[in-house]
Amino acid sequence: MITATPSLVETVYQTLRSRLQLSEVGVFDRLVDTDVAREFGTSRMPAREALLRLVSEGFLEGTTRGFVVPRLTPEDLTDLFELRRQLEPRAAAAAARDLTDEAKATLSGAMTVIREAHATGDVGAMVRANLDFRRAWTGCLTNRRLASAISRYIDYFQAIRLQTFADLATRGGYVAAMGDLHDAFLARDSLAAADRMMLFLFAAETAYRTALETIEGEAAENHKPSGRRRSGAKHTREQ
Amino acid sequence: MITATPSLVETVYQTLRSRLQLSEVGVFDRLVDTDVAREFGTSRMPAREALLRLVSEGFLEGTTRGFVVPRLTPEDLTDLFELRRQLEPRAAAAAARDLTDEAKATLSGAMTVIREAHATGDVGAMVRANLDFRRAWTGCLTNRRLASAISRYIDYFQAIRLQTFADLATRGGYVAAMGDLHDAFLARDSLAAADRMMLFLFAAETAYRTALETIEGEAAENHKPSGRRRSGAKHTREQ
DNA sequence: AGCCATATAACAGTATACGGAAATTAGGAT
DNA sequence: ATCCTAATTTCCGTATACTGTTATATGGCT
Repeated sequence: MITATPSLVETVYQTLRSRLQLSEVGVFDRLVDTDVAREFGTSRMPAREALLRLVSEGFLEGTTRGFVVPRLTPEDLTDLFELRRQLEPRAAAAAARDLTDEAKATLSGAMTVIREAHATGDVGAMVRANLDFRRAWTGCLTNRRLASAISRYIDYFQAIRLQTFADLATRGGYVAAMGDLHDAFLARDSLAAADRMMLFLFAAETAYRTALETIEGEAAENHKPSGRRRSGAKHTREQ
Repeated sequence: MITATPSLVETVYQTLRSRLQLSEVGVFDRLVDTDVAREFGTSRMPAREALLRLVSEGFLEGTTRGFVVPRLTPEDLTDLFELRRQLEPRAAAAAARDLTDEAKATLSGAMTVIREAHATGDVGAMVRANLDFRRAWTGCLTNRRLASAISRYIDYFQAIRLQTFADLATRGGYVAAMGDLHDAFLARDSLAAADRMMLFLFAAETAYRTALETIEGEAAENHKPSGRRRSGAKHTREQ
């Protein structure tokens, strides 16, 4: 309803953005503007502009050899979680206060999927349900800038999210903390929501920190075969 | 030291960004890519990409007839100040703790200029000194993401900043609150810095709110002459 | 004189083309 | 075999050209 014809840049941007959100682009993938352009059937410019926009928002990093997902350092984790602790507890409180019935249903649905996915080990479903969960409660925020800021800071972690769910014990703690948060939301208890969001964030930080160490360990191993990477295997799709 | 040759996009972007920060672009100016390109002696693409980047960061708004500075609604003010209250007090506390002697000197220098500018009514100098002040303390933050988030949220107000300084009484309160903040910084008193930053923010919010009403009032008057605007008078400079 | 239809111009979006820098690969010398 | 240098590829940055849409201006009608 905003525009009848969204521009090509917008289309490409949104698609890439959602791929990043769904962890479909790993830290070893290279996004090259010509490849993206070919995939979407456009010229280089729209693809390039979409990529540059993602760069300016911090979701990608421009290199001399294509665009890549930035690798988070431990310091990045510290900084980002300081920001999240600053924003999300209060936001959760506001969301709990203004939660709609529709959002409640979505939250519960997502929570069910998360529990199932935890049991079956379906990390892909887990990532998607996590996104639904987040969208449901941030959607109830009246402060849209706050909502988008929160979403942005969370999305910086999407590249390593899959690894976060690798360890079963860590994942269990994660799911439990989210269950507590879910209960607070359903009860529309602002104080509990704020508190449990804070707890959730501390749990998430340690989970990400261990995931980061795991990844760096793997990277040190993989570093043997002259650092070559399978480039764009995911993006160049022969239609 | 980062790159020997910053790209044209980068140059254009930085220049436009600092113009916006210095309130050199008003809400009635139109930025057109061809004009910008001509001014910087480049083709349309670098100018366009710089403008688009400013759009994606929220500093500009793309219309069918050039790029303009977005007009803030009262709701925008509410949202933005909610975010600022969330971030800046704690950031001020951290900055007070980690303040360098160099930053102290800059802060005091800026404060002196602000007081002088307040006395003489030189709003231009006031805007510049305000920027120096902000840069000094945010520069001491170890969390760079926090620093840039704060700067971004502040910069959304630059378009109406000049008007904020129009009313003498309001300006006096503003300068006084900033003086208190300055003292807390110099004493490296984190708690006082946090408290005074919060007070400063509430003072700033009311100042901006009155400024906004003033502008809207003027706009309602100006709306008579068929809405035509002097376009790009500031940007098309015959070299 | 004021209003509506048509023509014109301004401007964003997109496509294509070229140049240059960095990384990779190939080749030759030690 | 290993290192260094040269050729090549890859891919970004920039320039130019074209198209479609929207605002503005022009002219006729009431």
